[in-house]
Amino acid sequence: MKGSVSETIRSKIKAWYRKNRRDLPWRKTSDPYHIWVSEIILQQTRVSQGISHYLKFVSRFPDLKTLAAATEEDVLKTWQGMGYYTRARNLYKTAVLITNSYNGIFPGTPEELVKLPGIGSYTAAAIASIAYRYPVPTIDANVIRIIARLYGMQQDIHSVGLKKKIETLTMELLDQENPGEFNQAMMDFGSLQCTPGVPGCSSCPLNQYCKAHLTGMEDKIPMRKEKKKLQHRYFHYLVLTDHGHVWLHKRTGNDIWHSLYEFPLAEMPAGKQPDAESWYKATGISDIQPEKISKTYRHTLSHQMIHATFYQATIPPGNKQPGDELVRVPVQSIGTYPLPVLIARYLADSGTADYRQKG
DNA sequence: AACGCGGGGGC
DNA sequence: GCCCCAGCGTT
Repeated sequence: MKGSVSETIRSKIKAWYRKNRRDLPWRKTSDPYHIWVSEIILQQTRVSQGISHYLKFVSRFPDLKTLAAATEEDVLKTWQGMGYYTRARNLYKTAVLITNSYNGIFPGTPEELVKLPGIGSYTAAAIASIAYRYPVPTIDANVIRIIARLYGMQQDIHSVGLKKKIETLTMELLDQENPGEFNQAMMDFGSLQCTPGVPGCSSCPLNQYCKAHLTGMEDKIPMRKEKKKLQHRYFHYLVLTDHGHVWLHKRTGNDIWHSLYEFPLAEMPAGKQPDAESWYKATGISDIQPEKISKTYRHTLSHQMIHATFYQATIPPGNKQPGDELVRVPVQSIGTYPLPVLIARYLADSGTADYRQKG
């Protein structure tokens, strides 16, 4: 609409973007594969953190075909250090699915895209608008922050009501000529100008339209519920070696680090030490006597803190081998398995530089 | 609607 | 320390 507030805000954001646009690797292309990979990486991940991972990922898997022909292990290994590993497993799943059932072509509408594993409403809108110029607004943390501040919305950031209002307003605000470019303008504006915490209101081209700023509420919007405080967990790892080999265990289930590898684990309550019975449960071997105990490593996740201690041991003479759930790997090959950062950190400290993650 | 899922960087 | 990030899937 000409002359409307939306029209004014849109043109000011576009002008701001022409001056302040970030030069990012995935902005050199409109290839759906590259847009998709970048959007998955950027889910809950800052651009500054995502860039190097993106370059590494597309260098290892330059196109959909290469990714689909890899193994899940390869993909997880390349993903190592990024967290939220379900993203990597879904990325692989979707690559195989598109190759086998979509003739190797990404769908071009949000309705179709959102059916794919790991693609929700935000990512579907991002791919459709950026790769296919489909007119749909992306609604991410940046956009929510901008709109909630502009209109002084005081609902919780995750409430359905807020989301609905923002959908309506961003549809109206969207630039129909080049929706993908405008969506990216909004996101740059959110992360560089309308920042969390203390935003740059004094230099903001929208400050005279922004209800949050005009009422001194910019540091209180958007609102979000208090987080639960984090849980503490105590992991005791058995580094069981013999003849240059060590045993690893692949994590499964509804827990952290799904599909990543670690040492046989005894998780104990606070203050309790593992005994021979604990190690038996973890390995199927009785009479294990650790010879050396590491310092305790603390590793913080968003929602829990891991306290990890590593116990070095060898298999007692004449004892049987561990059960099938453990894999026996040459010590120098540990680095080829996808590992939680905590484990990689211990390995680096324990003296073999090869264990260190490579950027 | 609520929860679980990583890791890093800014303050 | 605490906060939050180009969210998604499950329950």
